[in-house]
Amino acid sequence: MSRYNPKVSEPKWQDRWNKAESFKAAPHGDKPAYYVLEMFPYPSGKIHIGHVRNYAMGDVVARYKRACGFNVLHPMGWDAFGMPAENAAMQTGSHPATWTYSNIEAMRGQLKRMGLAIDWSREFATCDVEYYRWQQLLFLKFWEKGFAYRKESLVNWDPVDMTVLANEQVIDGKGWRSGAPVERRKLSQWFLKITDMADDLLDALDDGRLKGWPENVKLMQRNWIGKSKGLQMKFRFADGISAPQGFEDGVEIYTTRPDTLYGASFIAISPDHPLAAHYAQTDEKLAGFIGECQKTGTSEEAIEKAEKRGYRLPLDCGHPFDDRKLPVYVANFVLMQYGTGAIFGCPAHDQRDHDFASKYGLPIEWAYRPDDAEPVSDEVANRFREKFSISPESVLGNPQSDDVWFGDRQFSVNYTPYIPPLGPNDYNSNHIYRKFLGGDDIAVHPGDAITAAIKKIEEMGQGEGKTQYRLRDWGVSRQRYWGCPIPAIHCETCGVVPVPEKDLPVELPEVDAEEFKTPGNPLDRAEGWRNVACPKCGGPARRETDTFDTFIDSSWYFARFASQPGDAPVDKGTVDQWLPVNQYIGGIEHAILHLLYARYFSRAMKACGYLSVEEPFENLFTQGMVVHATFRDENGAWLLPEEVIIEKGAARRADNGAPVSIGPIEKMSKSKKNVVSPDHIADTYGADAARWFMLSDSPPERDVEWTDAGVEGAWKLVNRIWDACEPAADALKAHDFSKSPTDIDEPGLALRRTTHAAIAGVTDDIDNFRFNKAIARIYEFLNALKKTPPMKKPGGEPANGVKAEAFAQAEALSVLARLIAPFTPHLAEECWAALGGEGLVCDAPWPKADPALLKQDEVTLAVQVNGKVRAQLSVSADAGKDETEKAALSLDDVQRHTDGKTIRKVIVVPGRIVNIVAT
RNA sequence: GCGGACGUGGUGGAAUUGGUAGACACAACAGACUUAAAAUCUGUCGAUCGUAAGAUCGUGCCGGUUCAAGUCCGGCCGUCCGCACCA
Repeated sequence: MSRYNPKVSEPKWQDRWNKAESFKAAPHGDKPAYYVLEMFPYPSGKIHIGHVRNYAMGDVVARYKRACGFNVLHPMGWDAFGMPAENAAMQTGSHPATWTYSNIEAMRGQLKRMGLAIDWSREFATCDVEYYRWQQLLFLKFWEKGFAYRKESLVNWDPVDMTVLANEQVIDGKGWRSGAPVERRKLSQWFLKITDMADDLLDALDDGRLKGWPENVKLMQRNWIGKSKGLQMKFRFADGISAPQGFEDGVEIYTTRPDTLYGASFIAISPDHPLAAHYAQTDEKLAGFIGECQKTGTSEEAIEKAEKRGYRLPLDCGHPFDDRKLPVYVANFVLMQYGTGAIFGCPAHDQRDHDFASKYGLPIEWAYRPDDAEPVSDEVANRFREKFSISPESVLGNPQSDDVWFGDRQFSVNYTPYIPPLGPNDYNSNHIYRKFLGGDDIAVHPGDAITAAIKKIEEMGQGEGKTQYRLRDWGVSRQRYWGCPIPAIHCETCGVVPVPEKDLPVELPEVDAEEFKTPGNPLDRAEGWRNVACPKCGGPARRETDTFDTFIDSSWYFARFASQPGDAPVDKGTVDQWLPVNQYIGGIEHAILHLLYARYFSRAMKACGYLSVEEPFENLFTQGMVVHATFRDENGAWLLPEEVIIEKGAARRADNGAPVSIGPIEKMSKSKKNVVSPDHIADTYGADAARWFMLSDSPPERDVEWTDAGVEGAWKLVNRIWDACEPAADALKAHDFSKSPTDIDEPGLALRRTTHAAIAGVTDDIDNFRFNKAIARIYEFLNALKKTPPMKKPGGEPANGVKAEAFAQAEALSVLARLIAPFTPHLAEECWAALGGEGLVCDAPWPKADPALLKQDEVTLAVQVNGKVRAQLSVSADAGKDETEKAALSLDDVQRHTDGKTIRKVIVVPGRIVNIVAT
């Protein structure tokens, strides 16, 4: 008996697949197309086991779909532009291109060792000129269509990376890569008008276009887009106020709660508001205040600690409905980026406004004042108390007014917009919701009050209903070298001019590696490249030195994988045949940024006639991470798992035996060194064992902890499968399986049933992305297979010339080889070949379960007495209720438990259970 | 604060969507083989009581619906994730 040797087998089969071009996506023929894609990697240096998990999942899908008769596209490439390459250049002095391409080289080799069914002929890196030149063309088209524009804007400036960050790249007020606190600066930037598509991006989440996406991702995108309906209105200045020039109209605010207008007590504008800037010119104290506000971090912590602070402007606004005067403040909590950068404060209905009003002694008035309120009944009051957990001691009713209040939190019944209402009959709505806006406008529900308020303001000509989005336009300028140059030229006379299409690509200039040691953008200093003639007037001009955000690179790569013509970004006919991606797989960390941008890009490309789909990813799967314990030596230095030996729960260094402390289990990261190299695993156990382990046990969407024991278990399985196939091989080869037996004996039939149940189960599990369960089923199948007597050389001659048991066993092994093929492809090929299978197993059709063999003749039911299982009952699968009931009642165990009792009821659920109710 | 997900043996996790809780695997323990170890194979493996047959309890906690609840409903507790001075 020979031992399975992955070191020999794996390269051998990879070579065969390669020579046969097994995984090259065919030009479209009669087979249906299936496009499976994993988010392409950033070439950071080395593949780690987390990548392996990601790509193994895609590979299962790719191989499975291929076996099912699809023409599968499963490509791979590199998201190759970005900061780390420049950081490496800074530290090591090697050029970003050199660094990137050598990483790609190394990582490609590592991926190939994993035996992935990838069409490598389509591979590219986003830093290839042949890719980014078409990205530049796309941008020109977008610009032409008005999707791209330039504007002066406050930007998030990362002082360490010396670049602008998109809002999405600022996490807790810090740069997503550098971790440095972000500053605010004003710069002229390129933007893509993603907000124009906000409605469609939002609608598609709900109208079924993304039914193949996980709910949590859709929810995150929904929140991110943040659509809200409200009122945009002007608060005119009060009589006697002389408005500054240019601001005569008053202060424009946005609110989603116009129903609280009666409670308005002040106006607050953002420190970044033009009106604030106007006064700051002449008011040094204000200028100082604004400066301080801008310094305040935007981190969670800073926000929580930050006091509500305001600076009183010499301005008052008039209330639209009565003669109140509202003071105007510059307030540190008002954001310029949202709405109009100004609000009205309603302290009675908003905690934040309340804080502010309390501090500055501003009036606090309820927006809903019941002129005709009656005290609510005790019963209603009790319902409210119960519903909102308000302590019973809380006062009901307010002696000073007829208003009705609850508890020390000063909730009022009139506060209902923030309290979900009870049923319509729980209270007298007329006294909960007061007359609103006077006259005949009786607002019964908060929604009606909002509508009424908007109507009123519109009639008064002071504003209009408006929808706001939290989503802002996508700033795509980056002041970096290692990115796709933005194809624009700045001319002194013509302004910003697009680079003519014929002059594309705008290639990155050669820059000495030493240049990267100077902070800032090397492109700014590349005089020869930067200074050009204006394409319009021929006068002196300079190139745009910003490069694109790398999220642009990853927003259309999937289309380029599908179609790579030499004269266009994509060929529409070809790309339409493949898109949308049928199955996209990647990490949850891309739930918002990448996936939203790619959705936007598809829409923009569609508008420019490049594609026909607006949703690029039909089904999305977000897989969990691979996590691992962390290790540190006595000096606190991180250690690689390979450098540590664990015995009886204690860890020590492999080289000198010094003690090692075991830290928490965390996401694998380079800095904490808790990474596992797939090379090391492939050397010891083979790629198949690594793939198998990554897919077993944990559900794919959940995190999985890498353990040595786990991969050893997988390695054992590889050998168990080989041990099942190899000894049977010779015997099976000698047998004629072209005929199936007409009569089959019981052991043979039992095995066939098991085999076909395994086919049905594994197929269903793969279809539903339950790889861990598919693997459990393969184990069950293998265990059952091993329990049947080992194959003997075919002897004895049944009537039709085929020995039944041999047939069943041959079928089982042949099925086994095909079922494991998506998971452990090399082992599957080796088994397939040993068993005398035709061609390569990766070309073999997926086995089909025979429905006749899935049907059970006899089923075992649990028999309960009063809900407790007391006996097992075997009945034929089509036994009637009466028959089953009778059989159940006659069981000894049942009689024992019903003895002396009266049988009240018998519930029979055919195929499931019998429950006898006896008292 | 707002929104969402989840809570099952020593561990990772199953449970046909209301029908035998703990599939499958890891770890552990015992046995076989071996001079020995490794590998392999066989068995045990939720808790308590019992020699056993068996009984009782058991899916974060409390309560409810049902012949039947891990699953459904109400209320707590806890963990994780997303968003957040968003007006």
